[in-house]
Amino acid sequence: MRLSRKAKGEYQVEVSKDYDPLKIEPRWQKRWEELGVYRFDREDKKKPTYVIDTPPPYPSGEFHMGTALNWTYFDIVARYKRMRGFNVLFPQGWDCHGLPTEVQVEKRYGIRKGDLPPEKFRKRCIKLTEENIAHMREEMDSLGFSIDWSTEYRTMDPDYYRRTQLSFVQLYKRGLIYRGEHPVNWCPRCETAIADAEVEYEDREATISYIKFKLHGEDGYLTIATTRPEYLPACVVVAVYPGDKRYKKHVGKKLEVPPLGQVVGLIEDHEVDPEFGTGVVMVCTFGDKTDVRWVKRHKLPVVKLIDEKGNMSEAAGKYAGLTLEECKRAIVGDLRKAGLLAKQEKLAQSVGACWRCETPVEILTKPQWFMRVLDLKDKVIEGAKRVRWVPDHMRQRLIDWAESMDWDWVISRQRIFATPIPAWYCTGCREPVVAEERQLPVTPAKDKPPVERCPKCGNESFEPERDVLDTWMDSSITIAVHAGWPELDRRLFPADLQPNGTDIIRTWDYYLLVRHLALLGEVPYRTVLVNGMVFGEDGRKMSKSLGNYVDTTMARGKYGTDALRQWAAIGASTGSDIPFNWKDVDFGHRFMRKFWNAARFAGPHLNAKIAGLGPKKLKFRPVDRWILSRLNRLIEQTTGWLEDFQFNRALGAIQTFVWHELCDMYIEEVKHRLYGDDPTADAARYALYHVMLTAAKLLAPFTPHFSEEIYQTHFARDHPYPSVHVSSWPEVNKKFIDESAERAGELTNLIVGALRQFKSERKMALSRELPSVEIYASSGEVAKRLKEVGDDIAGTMRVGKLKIKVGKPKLAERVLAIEPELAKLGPRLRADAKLIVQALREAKPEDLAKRLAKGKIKLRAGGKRFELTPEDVRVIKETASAGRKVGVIDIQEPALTILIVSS
RNA sequence: GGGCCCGUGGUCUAGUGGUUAUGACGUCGCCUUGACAUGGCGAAGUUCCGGGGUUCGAAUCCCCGCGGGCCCA
Repeated sequence: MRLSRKAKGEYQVEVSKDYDPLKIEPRWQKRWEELGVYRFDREDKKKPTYVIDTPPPYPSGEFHMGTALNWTYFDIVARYKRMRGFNVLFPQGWDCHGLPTEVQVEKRYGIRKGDLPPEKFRKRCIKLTEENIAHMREEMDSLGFSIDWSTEYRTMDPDYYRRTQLSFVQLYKRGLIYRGEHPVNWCPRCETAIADAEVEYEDREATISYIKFKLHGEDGYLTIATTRPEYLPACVVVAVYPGDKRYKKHVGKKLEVPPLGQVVGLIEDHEVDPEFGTGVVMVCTFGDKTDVRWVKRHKLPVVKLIDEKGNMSEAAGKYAGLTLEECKRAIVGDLRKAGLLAKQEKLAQSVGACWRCETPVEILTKPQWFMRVLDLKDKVIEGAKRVRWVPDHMRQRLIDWAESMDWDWVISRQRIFATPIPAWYCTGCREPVVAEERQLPVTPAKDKPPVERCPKCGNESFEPERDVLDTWMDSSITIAVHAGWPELDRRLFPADLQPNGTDIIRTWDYYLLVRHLALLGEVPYRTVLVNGMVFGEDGRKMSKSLGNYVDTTMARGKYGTDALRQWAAIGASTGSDIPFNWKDVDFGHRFMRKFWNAARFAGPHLNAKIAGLGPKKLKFRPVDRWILSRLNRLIEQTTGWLEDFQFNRALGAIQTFVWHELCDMYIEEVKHRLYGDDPTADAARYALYHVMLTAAKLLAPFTPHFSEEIYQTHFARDHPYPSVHVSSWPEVNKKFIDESAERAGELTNLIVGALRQFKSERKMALSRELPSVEIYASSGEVAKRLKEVGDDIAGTMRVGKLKIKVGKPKLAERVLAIEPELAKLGPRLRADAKLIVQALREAKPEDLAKRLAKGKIKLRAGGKRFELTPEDVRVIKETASAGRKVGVIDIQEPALTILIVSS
């Protein structure tokens, strides 16, 4: 862009022919950061606040397209709300702790977690995390997200995990966190407990074995079916469905469990599926979650069969030390030898696996820390009902999840890179001692407990808790942390918006809700905005192994981030899954180019003085009133849709307006006025100024860089705002909404369109002049409206003389020629076809047409007789009115006839 | 096995009771209109997965079936 002063105080703007996003976008990103347009102003107590609690991403180092979709939604909202006058808090955090980073560190250095002292291992994790964050930050800036980096937080920083520990201490004091020994999901590879939310189910093919259990003290066997024979040594009871006729007589008897031969009872339980296998099931500690319920319900003993690495314990007898898989093979082999393996079948089964390493989870009991979430179930569900969900049906997902909870949340992990649990144990009586609030943050391995003696037994020696907290304990208090908790700034709590993907409703939305309810007794967010998952172009889930993976750097590399953001906004309705689509990205770019060129055309006419004139001082033509009315409706619609988070509809409406109403119609319809000395030219300039500025503003949340470039190139010199993003959102001016103007505009467009089609059909250049056109209206009222827009039509379509009349034109049809359809006649008549052609040429066309109208024509040619049907020929006619050759266009609604007089 | 969502021209997609059913991509024809040929104008193409029902009226509501997706067990 270059500005140079022209005479008379007007600007001549030299604008490049094409819009180059790859050059322009980084420039604005840098400028916005300098201007601080994204800063949340903590000192400002006047403006209303708008708080977006963004889910802190895991710093894996890669920015996924799904995350880009996520953040685009947040960013559209943030930018829109800023323009609406809100003091917007759009923070950015990093959910640093957890297994994936440990796994990455283990891989990078070729070690396991126990190979290094914890502090050293932790340092390597921090280093890797910092590298990853740096990459991702850069990418987020390139994607144009209006994040306020002054609010950046990292859950691994002492100032953050101090609060995580504080929340632990407070909930412990209130009895909502407790230490207990319950079965938990256990990943043998990662050697840690994991929560239900971290277990993912995969379909696998399993083998089901039918195994004979001898009746104790009598002859005969019962056959049980199991997919996990390695658990036989931990079988504590056998169960059947109550009243199952096959087994009724055996209930209460004893059975011998192979291969170790322990003797167990046979009981009835309603959870046994009589259809599965033989209807007899062995209960082991613990093969799956049902076993856990059975053990509890029937007060059964627990055999600790598996150790923390997933190997068989001493309880497995001669199988001790084997891995699960080895044990399975050994036991099946032994059973087969002993004749106790009745048969084996294949079975499709879904297996719970660790979300991070895909190792199948086992169920172990070990002392762990738990949060009492089951007690909060009703409050969570009630809270979820009060929140606004976009789309609405997502609420049900959270309710279903909360209702399905059957274990308390295990919050301790046997890992290293995480928030330390602020607790110690008395070496005498094992009583846990939890840190005092004033001590925090603490690292128990280095710091001292808050008491000198055990409050229970008086012992003076303690050992630190070495377990750490589930990473969800860190991230589930972000909303309180943004609001300054423990001193809560009520302007920032609850958050206005809680946006995230469908996949983390059960984790992120749930944990936020349950933790803030426990801690503060309040629902922490007002609205949850849910986005769908991003699929590859082939409609399948995007993944590197499927080869349909596109990363964000690639996706924005072609046309910049504004084009990509348009795909994100318009690719699907809010909450629906969305396939990545290069065509949408291309279209986004073409749209900006279109707008860019329209602005380039309008540039010399964009004059603030004219734009500032009162409408009364201008001579508006109907098309001006039409576009201004349409513009104000667009503001109304776009605003409503943004309030409802319907991004696809908002952007779609703007695109359609700009491309089809502004560019295709309006600009074409005012060119003739702008080029001459038309006294109404300033009215068109007024409309162009307001329409283009407003459209650029409406687009600002979607295409921030493009809108800024348009604003800076054409409008900034007249306005006090240093950036379009701190300008005000367009207001609807109801005075401009005018139905009769819209009807007049539509009538103009209708006739312009019809004349364009007429020219197109006759292969005429659009610029070709039409010397004389007559429009016949069916009523005086339509004729009156036509007269109002006559000059616009004539000017746009280059009509020399335009006459408007009431009534119907007198039309006469003249047959010019009857031509043979040789495609039909040729195959039928062969060589004789030539004779027909000759005969048709010689006959009088009018006569032939009359005879044809009655049916068939009989012809004599070259001494032969022929008969022709209407299908065999084409009648070439021309229409005439008052002796002049005319083209005719009939329009149904409103009833019009247009005559294009050509001679 | 449960919950939720979806099934619209060749492809993707908007649209939750009344529209000539939206738009994009693709296809075809035409046009250098003084912003844009990386453009413009125009055309063809679907009757809304199948069946039944409610209604004056259904792509839109209800039921059944078929197909797909997501989440969970």
